[in-house]
Amino acid sequence: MRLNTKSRYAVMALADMASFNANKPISLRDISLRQSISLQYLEQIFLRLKKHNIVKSIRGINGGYILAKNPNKLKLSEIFLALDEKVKTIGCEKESKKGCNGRTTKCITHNLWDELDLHINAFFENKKLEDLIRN
Amino acid sequence: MRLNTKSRYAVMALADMASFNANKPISLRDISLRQSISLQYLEQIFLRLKKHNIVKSIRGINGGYILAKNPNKLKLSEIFLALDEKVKTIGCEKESKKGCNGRTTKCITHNLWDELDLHINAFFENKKLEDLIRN
DNA sequence: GAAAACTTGACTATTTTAGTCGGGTATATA
DNA sequence: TATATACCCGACTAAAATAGTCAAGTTTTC
Repeated sequence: MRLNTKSRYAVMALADMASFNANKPISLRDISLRQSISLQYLEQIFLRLKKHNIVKSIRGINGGYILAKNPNKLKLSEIFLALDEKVKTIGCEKESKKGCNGRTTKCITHNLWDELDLHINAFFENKKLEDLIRN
Repeated sequence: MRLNTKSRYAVMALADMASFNANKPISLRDISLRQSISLQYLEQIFLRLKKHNIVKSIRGINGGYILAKNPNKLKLSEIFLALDEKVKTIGCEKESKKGCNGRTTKCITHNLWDELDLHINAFFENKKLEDLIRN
């Protein structure tokens, strides 16, 4: 069970931004240097974060990104959703009523994976970005 | 975040065995047919289950596997442990006090992944094999 | 007008996964 | 005691996913 780096880096970058709580845009270049993440990879990640209204961009010189909402309002589940991170139980269509592993009935363990999914989502649903920077 | 098939199939196969509660060995061939899992892949999986004392094997004709303990005693966490399934946050050494992503300090999100790991383990720790077959 | 910074699509090397292959060994039954 | 059935085990491999890089923009401020 592995977490992809896109999600991980997204959370790192946003936590980095939140811990500065600057009132000016933060450039990806700065985040890249501080968090040792490739600039171009960050670009990919922030594109998605922007599409999901997690950050706003300001172009041009002195531009950068700002958080679209207060860190105490931003749930980690929103970040993971933006990066398409979800629990994948290969062969089981999530939440389907039947048809796993190419058969016509639901497999024995089907409900288990649905429950696991809910369990993990609950974890991220209850975590706010702010929780990460208070320590 | 994806679950590997080895773990998934292991749980399916064991649930299959438990739901029969036969008092004779169950051959992998039967499980293979019922659950549509390749026999040779099942062999790999059961080798590990046996090493971790989750099943016992009986060789020869009419042989097969039996559960080493009662399904109401067998925690799913044991199964996942046997197949080496764990939450991998690439770049963060689990439970290390420092040194993520090639730097010398712990990364901002480090504690988060440790917590997630605990959260998921708790889920499997509280589930018994028997819970899957009661429905 | 030049530099900083965001925007976007396409591509690729590496790693991991999900198996298969092929050759064993043990044992119950005919 | 032959043989079929079933477990045992290491090595290999095709396919998929991941983790990025590359290249070529566009926008905006100074």
